[in-house]
Amino acid sequence: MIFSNKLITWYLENKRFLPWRETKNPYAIWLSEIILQQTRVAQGLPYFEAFLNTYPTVTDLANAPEDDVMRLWQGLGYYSRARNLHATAKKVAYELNGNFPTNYKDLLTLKGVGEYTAAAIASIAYDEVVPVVDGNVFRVLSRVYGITSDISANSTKKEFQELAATLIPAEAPATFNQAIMDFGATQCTPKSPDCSVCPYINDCVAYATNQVSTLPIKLAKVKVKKRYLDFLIILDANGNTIIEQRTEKDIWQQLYQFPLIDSFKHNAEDINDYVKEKFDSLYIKEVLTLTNEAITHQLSHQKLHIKFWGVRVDNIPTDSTAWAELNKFGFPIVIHNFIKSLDLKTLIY
DNA sequence: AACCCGGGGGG
DNA sequence: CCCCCAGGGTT
Repeated sequence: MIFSNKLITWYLENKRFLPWRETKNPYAIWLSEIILQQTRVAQGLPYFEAFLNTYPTVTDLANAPEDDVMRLWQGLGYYSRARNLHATAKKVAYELNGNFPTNYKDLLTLKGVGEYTAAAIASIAYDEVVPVVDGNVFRVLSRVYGITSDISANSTKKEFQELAATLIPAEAPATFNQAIMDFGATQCTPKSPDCSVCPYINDCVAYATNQVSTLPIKLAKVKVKKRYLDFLIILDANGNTIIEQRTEKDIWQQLYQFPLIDSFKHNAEDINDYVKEKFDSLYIKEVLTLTNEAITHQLSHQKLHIKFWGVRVDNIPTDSTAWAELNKFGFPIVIHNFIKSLDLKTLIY
C-alpha cells in the first residue's frame, strides 16, 4: 500500500474549501496556522477573514496598535497567540523587510511558531518536504499503523515525525500535509468514524484489530497534587504518645496517625506555635526535628511530603497510648515505617 | 517533563 | 459532562 497515494486521491475528492488554501502567500498561511492552533476550523474561519481584511499585509498588522490586535482576537482564547502574532509581525515587517523566513529551521525562531506550525508553513508556502504532526496526524497514523504509544508523552511525537517523514512524498509535501489533516478532521474522526467509506479499510491495523475506538492512546493524565503533612509525635517521659483515627473522606480513612498539620502548600515553619495552640493543655518542653528532609510518598493522585516532629511534654492526656502499644493499631505504611525506624531512646531522657 | 493557556462544539 | 480541537511557551 502506498499511503500517500490513497491519501491524496481521497483528498482530491473530499477536501474542504478553505480560504488559506487559495494562496501561497506566507503571511496568510502563517496567520491561518496561528489561528488554527488548538482551534477548530469552523471557529477560526471568521477570525482569519477579519484579520486578513483588517490587516492585508504583515506590515499592516505590525503597524497596528496592540489593543486593536487583541480586540480582534477577542473570543478566540489562548491570547498569548495574539501577543506573539503581533510580535512576529513586527519582526518580519521591521527586521526582515516584510519577508517571512523561507524554511522550517528559520521559521522555528519566530515567536508562536513551534514544530507543527513551522512544518505547516514551510511545506504549504515553500514546498519544503517536512511533515506536520498535529492531533489529526497522531490519530490517523496511530490507527492505520496500529501504533500504541502514549501520545501524551512528549517522546512520542518524534516517533510519529519519523514515520510521517517516510510517508510524505517529495513532490507534494503541501498537498500531503493538508490532506492528512483534512482526512483526520472529516474522515478519521476522534469518535465513531465511518470506516465503511475509508480508503484504508483494507490496510488499517486498528480496523482489523478492533482498536479504532481506542487509538490513539492518550493516557489519562492524572492530576497529582502536592500535599504537605507534618506529624507531631508527642511524647512524655514515660513513652506515652497521642494518636488519632482518620475519619474524613480522604486518603487513609479509618487508619491511625499522629496529630497532623495538613496543608497543600508548605508551611510548618512554626510547629511550636501550632502545637501550643492545638494542645494548650500540654506543657511543651521541646520540639525536635526528626526528619531533616521531607519523606516523599507517592500516591496515585497526590505526592506527599511528610515530616515528623518530636514534641516532648511533661503532662499528656490520660487517653494517650504507650509507644509499645502502637503495633495494635493500623497506620499508613509511611507512618508505620517511620515508627519502626525511630529509636525512642533518642527522644526520652 | 509538567503546567498553563480558552472558548467552543460533538457525542 | 468529558473529550478534543490544524500547539506553544515557561519553568
